[in-house]
Amino acid sequence: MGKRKAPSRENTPNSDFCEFLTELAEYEKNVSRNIHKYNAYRKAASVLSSHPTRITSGQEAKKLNGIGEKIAKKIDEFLQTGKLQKLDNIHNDSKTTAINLLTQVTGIGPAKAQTLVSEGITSLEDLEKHKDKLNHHQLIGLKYYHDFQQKIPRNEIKQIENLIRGHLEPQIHLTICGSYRRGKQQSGDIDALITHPNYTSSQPKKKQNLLKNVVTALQNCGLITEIISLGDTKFMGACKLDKNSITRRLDIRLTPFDQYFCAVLYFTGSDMFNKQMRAHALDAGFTLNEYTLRPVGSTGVPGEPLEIHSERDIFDCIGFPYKEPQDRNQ
DNA sequence: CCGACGGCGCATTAGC
DNA sequence: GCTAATGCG
DNA sequence: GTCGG
Repeated sequence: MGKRKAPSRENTPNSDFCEFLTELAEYEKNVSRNIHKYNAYRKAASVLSSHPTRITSGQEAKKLNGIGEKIAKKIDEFLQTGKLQKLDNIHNDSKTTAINLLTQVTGIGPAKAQTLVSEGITSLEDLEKHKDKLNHHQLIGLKYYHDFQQKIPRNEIKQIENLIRGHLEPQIHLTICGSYRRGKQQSGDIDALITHPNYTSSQPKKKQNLLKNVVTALQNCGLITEIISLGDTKFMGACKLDKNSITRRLDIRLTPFDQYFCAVLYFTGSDMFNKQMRAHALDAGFTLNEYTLRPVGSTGVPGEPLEIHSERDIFDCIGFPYKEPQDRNQ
C-alpha cells in the first residue's frame, strides 16, 4: 500500500495560516463580491498548505509565490497576537455572517444573499418562511441543505456509478471524474461524464435527446430525484442511492466522442494539476483545454485539434510523464 | 502604474 | 415576442 | 491581493 500524502489542511505546519486565509477568501467572494481577491487568498493558502516547514515571519512568507505585502503583514499580526483584527470584526458583524450562511445554500450566490439579507432574511428559518423569494435551484438547495453539507463516501459513489452504468445503452461510455477518480475516500458531489460514438463535434445533431433519455431512465429507476437544470449537454440535479441514503448532488455532462478524453482529463483535475499540465502543454507548443489539444504555431494561432484516443495520448503528445488519477491531487 | 486574474451551460431577468 | 446580460456553479 | 508587463 502506498502512502498518499495529500497535504490535508490539518497536518501541515502552516495550517493555522491557511485557515484564516481561507476565511478571508470566503469573505471577499461572498461579501465584497470580489472573485479575484478570493482567488488571491486561496492561492496564498494553497502555497502555504504545501510548504513543508513552519513559516516564522511575514518576511519569510513573502518569498512564496502568491504572498505579498498585505498577507505578509497579516501573518506577522497573527504570529504576534494569535488572531486577526480584521477577522474578529468580520465574525462580530451579523450582516456578514448571514451572507456567509445563505451562500452555503446551492443556488444562492453572493448577489442573492445580499438582497435577502437587505430584506431581513438571515437564516434558514427565514428562508423557509419566504420560499416565494427563491427560484427552483435555490428551493432544492434549501430542501437538502443538510444533505448537501455531507461528504459522499467513496463506496457510495461506486454503487451509484454501477447503478448508472446498468441503465445505459452499451454504446454509451461513462466516467465519474472529480476527486472520486483521483481516489479520494470521500467527495463533495458526483461529476459524471458520458459520451456516445455517434455524437461528435462535427456531427453535433447526433446528440438528439441522448442526455435527456439518460436522465429520464435514471429518474424511472429512482436514482435521480431532483432536476436543478437540464439542457442538451449538461444535467445538474440530485440523486439518492436507496431509501436509507442521503440525497446527493449529481452532475452529468454529455461530450462529443472526439473530445471525451480532454474532458475526462479536465474534469478529473485537480485544478492545480490542470494548471501545471496546461503550462507544460504551452511550453511544448500546444494549447490544451477541456475540449481539445491543438498545436500552436509561431503566429500564436492554434491549429486543428489532434486526434485523441485515450487520456494517455494527451500526456504523450505534449511529452508530459503520465500520472495516474490518484497522483494528480496536486 | 495598471490591467489580468477561465470560460461556459443553463435559468432567469433586464432591456427593447 | 426577441436577444443580451447576469447569476450561479 | 498579487503578479507582471
